[in-house]
Amino acid sequence: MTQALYSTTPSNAVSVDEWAGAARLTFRQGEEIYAQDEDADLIYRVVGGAVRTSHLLADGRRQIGDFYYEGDVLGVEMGPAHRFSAEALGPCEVLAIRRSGSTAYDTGRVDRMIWAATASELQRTQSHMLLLGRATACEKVARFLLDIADRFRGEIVALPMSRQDMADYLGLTIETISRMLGRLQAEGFVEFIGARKYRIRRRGGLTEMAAA
Amino acid sequence: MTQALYSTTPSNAVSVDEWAGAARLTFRQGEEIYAQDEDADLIYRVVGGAVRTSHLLADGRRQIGDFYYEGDVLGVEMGPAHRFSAEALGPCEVLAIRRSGSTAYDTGRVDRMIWAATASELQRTQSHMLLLGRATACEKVARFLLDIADRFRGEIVALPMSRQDMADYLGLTIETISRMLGRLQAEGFVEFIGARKYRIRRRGGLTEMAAA
DNA sequence: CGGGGCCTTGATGCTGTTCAAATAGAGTGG
DNA sequence: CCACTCTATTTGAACAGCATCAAGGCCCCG
Repeated sequence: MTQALYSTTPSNAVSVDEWAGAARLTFRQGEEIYAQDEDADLIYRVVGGAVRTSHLLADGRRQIGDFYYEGDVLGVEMGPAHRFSAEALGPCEVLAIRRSGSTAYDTGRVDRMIWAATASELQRTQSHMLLLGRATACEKVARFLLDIADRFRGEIVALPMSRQDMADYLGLTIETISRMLGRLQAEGFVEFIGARKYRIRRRGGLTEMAAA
Repeated sequence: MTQALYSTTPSNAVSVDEWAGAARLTFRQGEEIYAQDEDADLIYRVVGGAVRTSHLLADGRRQIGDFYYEGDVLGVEMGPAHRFSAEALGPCEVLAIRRSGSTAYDTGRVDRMIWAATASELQRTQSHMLLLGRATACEKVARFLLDIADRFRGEIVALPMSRQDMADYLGLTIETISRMLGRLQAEGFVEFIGARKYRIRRRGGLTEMAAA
């Protein structure tokens, strides 16, 4: 529902002026946009491709914070440093502006944008928390497929992230992800075209599985 | 660290004027302060006791969003309705003000407070997400004990919530909670005085277990 | 057409759950 | 203050779901 705010080809007419003087940056697959613990003086807006934010623990365990697509704003932090790092999921283009270095004229607008981004971030993080806390592997995967499909309007949905990314987002292993995808397909809820494209077959049933 | 902003006996001098005209409400153990899906036109500040927010799923599974203590603000929502309900953990007193019904004079201050509350909420939710996603039962419980202890300065820490509340906060069962508490005590990290009071014995070791 | 990463599939094991029962603790009335 | 009761917590044993370990297959791209 909330996700419907974003589409693959968003109308850039809304809230784009704040980004007028922004630097345009391009990244390749896997390249780091900002690092964990790095100073958070820039905020970013995805204009092409997709981005993941991730938090790495000392022993190598990784938690994906969220995935960001065209039109999404990321990198807004409360504290002075980024708690997550951000990497390009594929070839990717972003705009970057300074958080508090805007002109007097722009300050109000940028602040409003930061507020909106923070609010959206909180909502998404709360949903993610609910998913991680009390959902079975199958429910997690079902909800994930629905969420992605809701963002990318269209019959066929492309997954921009790897199985490992999905696993680290849902708190599972790649093997479990693979098995659950297989099961959902076997039961006729979704149909995969290769490993990275799928089509939803029975949305009702899938929603029921997701049960959140 | 962030938790240190709040203490059991906070200086009410800071940011208390926004609450000057607030209604003072009292609740008993288990009483509902606001309901899931209820209109979110009020925001609350705990002045005594403790509060939990929880989200209930259709099949009865429950996820605790967070625990709020003296000085904490809760009930701030982005959308029109509360996504979680709030209940008193014990005898409890809160202040309530209208989100956007303040006088022109107060509007700025209330807005700033809402912003601060949202920011703090996001940070805590992100931490909670990390805990739920990739931590073992033992790590979850260890971190929980440390977090609570950091809020309630003092040798002996009292747990205002039940084992079920802890379980629903950490995404575990009460049996697992009980076993992990037992293990941590057996290994000398903490010492329990009854079921609801404890003392940290080896903070270093506990922090190491928490590993986040 | 071949190489190499990504993904799937299978067998086995461990962590945390479930079910069941005992024990401790808090509140109540005598 | 004590006995009683009701609930919360602990403990034990069996089970299940997901992880781990180990191959094998697919697909993308040179």
